[in-house]
Amino acid sequence: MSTETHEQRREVQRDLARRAILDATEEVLLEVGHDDFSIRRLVERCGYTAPSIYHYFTDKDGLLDALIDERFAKLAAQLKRVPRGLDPVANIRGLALAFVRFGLKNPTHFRLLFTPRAGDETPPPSGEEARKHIEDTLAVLWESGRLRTGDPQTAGQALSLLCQGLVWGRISRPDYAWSKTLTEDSIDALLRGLVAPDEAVRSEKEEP
Amino acid sequence: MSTETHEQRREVQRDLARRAILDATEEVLLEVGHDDFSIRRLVERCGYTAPSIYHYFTDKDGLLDALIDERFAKLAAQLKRVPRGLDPVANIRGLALAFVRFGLKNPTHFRLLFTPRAGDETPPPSGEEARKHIEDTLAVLWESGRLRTGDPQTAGQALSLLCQGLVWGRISRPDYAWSKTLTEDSIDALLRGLVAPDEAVRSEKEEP
DNA sequence: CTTGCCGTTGTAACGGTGTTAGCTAACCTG
DNA sequence: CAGGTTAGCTAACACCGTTACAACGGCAAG
Repeated sequence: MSTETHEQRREVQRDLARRAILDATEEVLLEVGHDDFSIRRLVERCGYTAPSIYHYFTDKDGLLDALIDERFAKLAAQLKRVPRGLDPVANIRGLALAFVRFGLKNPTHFRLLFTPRAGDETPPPSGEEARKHIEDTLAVLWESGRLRTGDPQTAGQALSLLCQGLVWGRISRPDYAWSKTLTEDSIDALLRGLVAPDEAVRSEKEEP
Repeated sequence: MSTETHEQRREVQRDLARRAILDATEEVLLEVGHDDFSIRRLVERCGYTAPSIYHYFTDKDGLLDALIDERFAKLAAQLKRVPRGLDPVANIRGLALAFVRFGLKNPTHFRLLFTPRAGDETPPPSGEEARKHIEDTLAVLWESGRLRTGDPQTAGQALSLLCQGLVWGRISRPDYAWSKTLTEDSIDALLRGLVAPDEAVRSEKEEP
């Protein structure tokens, strides 16, 4: 019993240290930006010394991976908070808009999440969670038979890559003369091209 | 007169050295990849020593900028070589497909061209050239009154950001289960949503 | 209480990076 | 031939990620 409490306390201490390091990582990251982040800068912020970082995380990449996972979870939560209505098209439209909004609001996090790091091929579990939520929303539309692509995956990939492009372009060149209505217009256009008009809507238009 | 030939020859020599360095840069870049490229690796390839590189280029970024400019020119040339037909929609479709094809065929170059480097806000002149060619092609469509966006810029930005997303996704995760028809389907969908059907086409369909 | 183990932390160092100071040698101009 | 400009080098600086190794700490067993 006493050994259990001891090991438990040890684990709590460990989590506390990891938490402090991760928080400091995020602080420094937001201050100096994605490119100028370094372990040296981190340690002079969080009090620990460099080898301690490596005692709690395997790598610099491992450290960033942990933070990325947390951030993906935050993104997934934000997407799940988007209200769902009856219209499946409006639902994925809302999701796409929320995704772009997240990226534009947290550019540093977005860069961290979607910059492919060399040798790191597998996305974190929280990333899959966010993707799955989008795919599920899209599946409803697919089952209604209104998707014009051969499979729902194609539509989902097209939409998510468009959204990634939308964010990438605007955070990598914030001063460019981007169209004010770019996000809505492009998402709407893609959706217009992806889904066939609903029967009800069509009959409304044809016989008013 | 003799001073002119001297200075000319000096300039030629200078260009020759820059050429050799740039070629070696490209070689090393293609060999070890975008992330592991370093000046040390470059100099052990091209024969020059590190300070000589800085004698011909301001920075590591300056060196890469020069190469990027050349590569953008190559991209622009490749886009201009795309045959133009009578249908303006087919023309920009061809351009978009060519762009994606270029990216997928030269992933290292693409990463170099479109990875935003910190502090580098202005795109190289050759990049503007490529973009202008796309905008011009799109302008034809705009003048025909078939674009559904408020201005041609919005459509152009949407299309180019979709294409960037298409390439980014696939080169950053080559092993993912991408849809085989993703490129064509997404570009076609976006175009379907961006342009209104032509009068001629519509009358053909309505009264056969 | 002492001994020993294990997790935690720190010091010092290694190999690598981009970059610069400063020297030498060559060259054309005067 | 003297003098300035250019090209090239050696050596070094400051920083990076990472690790070998020693020292400190608390807890369990003897």
